[in-house]
Amino acid sequence: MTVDRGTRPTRRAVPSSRPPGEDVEPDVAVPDDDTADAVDTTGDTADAGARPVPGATVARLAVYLRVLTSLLADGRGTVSSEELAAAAGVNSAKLRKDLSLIGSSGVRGVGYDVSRLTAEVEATLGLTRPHAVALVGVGNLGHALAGYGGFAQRGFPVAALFDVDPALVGTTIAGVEVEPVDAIGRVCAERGVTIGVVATPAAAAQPVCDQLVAAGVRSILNFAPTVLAVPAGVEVRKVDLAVEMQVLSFHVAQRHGTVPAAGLAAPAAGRTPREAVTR
Amino acid sequence: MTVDRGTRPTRRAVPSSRPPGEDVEPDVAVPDDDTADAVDTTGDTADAGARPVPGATVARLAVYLRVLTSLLADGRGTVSSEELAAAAGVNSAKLRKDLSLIGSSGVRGVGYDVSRLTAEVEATLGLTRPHAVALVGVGNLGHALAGYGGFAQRGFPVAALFDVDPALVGTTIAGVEVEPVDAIGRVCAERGVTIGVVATPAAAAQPVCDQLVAAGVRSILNFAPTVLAVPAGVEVRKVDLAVEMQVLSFHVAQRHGTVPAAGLAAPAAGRTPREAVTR
DNA sequence: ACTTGTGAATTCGTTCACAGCA
DNA sequence: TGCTGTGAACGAATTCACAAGT
Repeated sequence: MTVDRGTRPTRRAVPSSRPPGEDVEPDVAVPDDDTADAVDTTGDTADAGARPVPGATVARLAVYLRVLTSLLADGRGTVSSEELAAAAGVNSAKLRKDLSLIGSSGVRGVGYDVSRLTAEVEATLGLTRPHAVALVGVGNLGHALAGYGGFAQRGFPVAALFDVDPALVGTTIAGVEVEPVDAIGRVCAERGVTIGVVATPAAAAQPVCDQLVAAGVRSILNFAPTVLAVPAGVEVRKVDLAVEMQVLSFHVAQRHGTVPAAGLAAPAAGRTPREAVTR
Repeated sequence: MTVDRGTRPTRRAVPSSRPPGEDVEPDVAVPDDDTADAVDTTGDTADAGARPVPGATVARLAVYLRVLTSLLADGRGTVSSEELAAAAGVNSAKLRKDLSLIGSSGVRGVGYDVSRLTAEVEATLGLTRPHAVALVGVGNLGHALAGYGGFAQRGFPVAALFDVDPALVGTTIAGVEVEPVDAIGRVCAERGVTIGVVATPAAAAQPVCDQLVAAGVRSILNFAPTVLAVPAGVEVRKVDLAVEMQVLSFHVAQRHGTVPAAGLAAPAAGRTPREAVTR
């Protein structure tokens, strides 16, 4: 994933002097680059015979896990790579290669044991224990994220909330009190926060990020429309709604004219379920 | 693989029998795979001499655009590939290659003309005209998205809102009335919606997607934790918070022990500005 | 007969490094 | 001299295709 570790954009090279307006919310934004750099699972850590897991694979493991969880709930005992791949929207060869990378082992002629594989994937993703999350910026989006219960349910308890707005500090969201951003260092250390979520306006993102890093946070999910500069060793994932929308815009532009505009002429006609894609 | 609709894991193969609770919100989730397939800008359409622009490049163009907009606001006349690249968090060679792909032309020894380049990127991304957006699912996240003003400001006016909940239908959010999902077909056609945003729970995502496609929508941004099956020609971008969090979890797990846990020992110490992507 | 695991081939994307032009 | 544009080298990720288990 190329999350460009070091390349710090001169920090203020681009004065975020965005035009005024209510730009007080992150562009929300979606992902950017997915591909993660191959992380070396090897060596030092007491892990068994793990090998470097490509970043792209890690992202897919999370998708497989979702499907596996559903299968497990259904009481399914085994799955073939073909079925699992279809449900996850990938090609089966890729899925098998991904699973072989995490040392997982299926049974030829049979498939994978659902519960065992689920456990293996969870272990690989480090989901065997919860990760305390700190969410900075309780504005429009941040509030929605904080209120989203699934967060905690999935092993990512929101342990702290921060915001600069004095009007918000002190209020409680989903049982967690909003604290001032200056408290990031102290609070994160106290509560053992390992993942930080930045949902502030662009201008505030870098300073907030710096504080999180100073507090020892090494993994950050950035919803602000900015490229965060972080020291090596800190992982940043970006979710940029503006980028996503613009990529879609590009595709709309590509087929301008290809589709009868009035979206009525032979639209989804027969439907070409592409891959099988379950669910 | 035209595995026709049939191969679909029984549609309900994975009964979203998720634990109860307020699972009425999408996993939010973040991006998944970025790389979009290289789109062929060539041929039929009256476009000039456009060439196939790699999907990865398209995503980055959106990032460049953000930086360019800032520079423009600052009154900057030109930028070098080096500076622009640094601000966008990429390597300059990549940036130049990206720009050369869209036929853009800088001036050797000088750099790129900011306003001209901005216009070129916008044109490539199809941002010269607004794209009406339909947002389905006005729950926690959906509501936040609908309320986010930047949407319209950036050329993506929210032209319609939908939800199944009778309690929400009829209400108005940011000036737009929420309508029942059954109205998707009619309303989207009427208002010329070209981009659909799915922010429903997983279980409702596929049916909603089907309706959007039937209404002629060819570009969808999916926030629901599901792989959507769509006919060829329809572009789906996924934003999956669960995946993002789990990828970060993986990285946290990677360095378990590498970092003194207590996040206090030599944390961000000196910050490693480091230009060359050390890696 | 069926399905995994994986080397080899292939495709895609990034980075290098330098020629070419202002 | 400075910086773009790009061929060529490189590296990563995907897909193929088949040997190997059960």
